[in-house]
Amino acid sequence: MADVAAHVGVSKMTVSRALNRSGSSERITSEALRQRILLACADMGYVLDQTARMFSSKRSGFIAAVIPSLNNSNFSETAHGITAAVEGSGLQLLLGYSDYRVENEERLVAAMLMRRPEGVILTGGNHSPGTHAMLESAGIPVVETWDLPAHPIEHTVGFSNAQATAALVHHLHAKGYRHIAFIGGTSNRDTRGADRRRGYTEAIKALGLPAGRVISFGQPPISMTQGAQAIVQLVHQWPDVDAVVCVSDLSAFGALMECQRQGWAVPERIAIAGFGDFEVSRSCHPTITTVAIDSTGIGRAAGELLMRAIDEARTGAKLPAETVLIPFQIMARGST
Amino acid sequence: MADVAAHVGVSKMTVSRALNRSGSSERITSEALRQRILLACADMGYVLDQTARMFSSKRSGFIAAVIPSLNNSNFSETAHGITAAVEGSGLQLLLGYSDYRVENEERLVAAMLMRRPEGVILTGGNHSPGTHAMLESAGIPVVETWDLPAHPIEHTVGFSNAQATAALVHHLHAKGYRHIAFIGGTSNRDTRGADRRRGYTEAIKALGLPAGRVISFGQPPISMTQGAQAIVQLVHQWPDVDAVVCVSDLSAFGALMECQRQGWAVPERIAIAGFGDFEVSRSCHPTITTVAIDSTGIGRAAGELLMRAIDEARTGAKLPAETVLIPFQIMARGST
DNA sequence: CTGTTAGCGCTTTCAT
DNA sequence: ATGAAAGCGCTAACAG
Repeated sequence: MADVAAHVGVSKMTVSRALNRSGSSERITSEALRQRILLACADMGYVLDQTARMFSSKRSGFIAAVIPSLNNSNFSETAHGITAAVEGSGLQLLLGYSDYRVENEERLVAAMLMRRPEGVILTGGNHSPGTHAMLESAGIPVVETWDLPAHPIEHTVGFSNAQATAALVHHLHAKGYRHIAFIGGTSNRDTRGADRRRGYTEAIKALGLPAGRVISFGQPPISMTQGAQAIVQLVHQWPDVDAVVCVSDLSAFGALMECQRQGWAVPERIAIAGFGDFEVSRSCHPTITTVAIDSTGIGRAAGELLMRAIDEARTGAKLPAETVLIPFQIMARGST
Repeated sequence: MADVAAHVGVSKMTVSRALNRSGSSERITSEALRQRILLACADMGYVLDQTARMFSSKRSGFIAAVIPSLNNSNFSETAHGITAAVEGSGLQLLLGYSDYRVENEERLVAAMLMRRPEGVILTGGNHSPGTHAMLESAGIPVVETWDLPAHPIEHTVGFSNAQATAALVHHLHAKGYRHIAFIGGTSNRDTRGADRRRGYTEAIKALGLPAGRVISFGQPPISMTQGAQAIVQLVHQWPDVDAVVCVSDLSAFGALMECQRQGWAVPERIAIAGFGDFEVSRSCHPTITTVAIDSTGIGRAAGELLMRAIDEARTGAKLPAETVLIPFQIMARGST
């Protein structure tokens, strides 16, 4: 920075200010000078050292987010949304993936907290006591997403997975289906998956339909292949089944393709519904009925909320806990 | 730290060393003293400030990686591979996505370089002059992936997209197909896509097959929907086409599903091949012939190579430029 | 609007 | 094995 300053013929401080024009309180006389400085930086290949900057200013410029998985999921869209929201604010996203395990989440949070993030975004409302404790003592804003926890840590951006799945069951019921099954994962690793199963079970009971038709297959996230295996098991175990709700579009798609291989007409022999509105559900044949969630919107809302909370924290205030409800929508398609 | 030192009756330096026992070169006289120091830290609620530590030691503990996209791509698997490779080394991955644009990549690299990463992993071999300049002056190890650039910046972990696509064309030729088309994106934004098209074109020429059957459709990455639209256009424009190579499995799948809607038998009326071996290609019906790449392996290899380079750099040495060749494999399946 | 002066909390380096 | 001194590169605070 001193070299650049000398090269332009100003002080280090002026360069520093030119590089931090974002804070409207600070300004350089002429935009022309700023441009000269920026040009000199580019010419000399100089880039601001955030490490020193963060050390000096006591602000890391980081936000941390933990998502279950990067692959084949809506969570990468949520990550995109967060990135889009914080874009231009000077905040950088530190992303971690927990592989659907709270233990991993705790490890990740511990590692990320060492980087002194200014805020944290978590997926779901189920976290280890250790995670709770660390977040508590970190004293930074926290947003939980993709869920509506009964006892949120602080802020929430999400929807009720149980309610959304129940709505899907009601849709199937309205279409005339009466023997409705559910395909999901075995463990309670994936709490959103467990919530969806609960929503299914409660709706079945409320409608007075025959219960118990639940296939639990493999560790979440359930793959297409596992969906295919599950539906075979399902049809053999309960031959009267006429519709199935899958925990996600991935398993729904796998099930659909398996039905085609088996020669089971969809939706005539069996109707299939998914969750998440993945592109594959819109593109396949027949198209798959599913629950559409604005995944990117969750990220955007979480990012914006977190930024407001961080801004408040900077002024010494504290943003009261907020809950942003994300709407879901039943996409009725060819598979039902 | 000074307070703790005073409390224990030693110097700051001794406390610092006690807290950094990891480096075997430094040791405290007695383990007893170390324990007293650790106890004092706990008593006084003192925790090491990683921010200052990072700043002082000139080691950020970061590596930066830029991938084109997080969604529906193999690149998220590569990111996983990188994470797995650096796990436990104390290195954190800073991930950015360029959305397949070199301008975005340049912006990202600039932003990430501010965090003083100890190494950088890039996707592809095509970067803006600005990116080259910044990386050059940063003086940190660089690994390019998913490609074999003619003039790599430094290290490379990848394969030839052109060669892999050519192999796919030869596979189709061996199967008896003679009117082979290509579906890809319009722009040259996605250089891997352009390489695949080039591999197709060269193979067609080498085999003496009728050329010109290329549909360019939309901005990369081409979606399932665009694949569906493209194949309709293709069949109308060149009714004699009997096989098509798609730039990725996404468009191949979209094309396959559209064929089912149109009543065009696959592979009898038209054969379809993709690229990337996405899960959908293994699960759909018929299954899709494709090129399998060990996406996670690319990330793992890139991460390991980068770590070796970083270790070398720390000792003042410089790892000679390496190229790791990642094999590809033609997965012959039902769609051809 | 711009410059000067002090550090931020730690580690490096060099003594001892 | 331990300590003292000297910064790392930047920004806060204040002065001009």
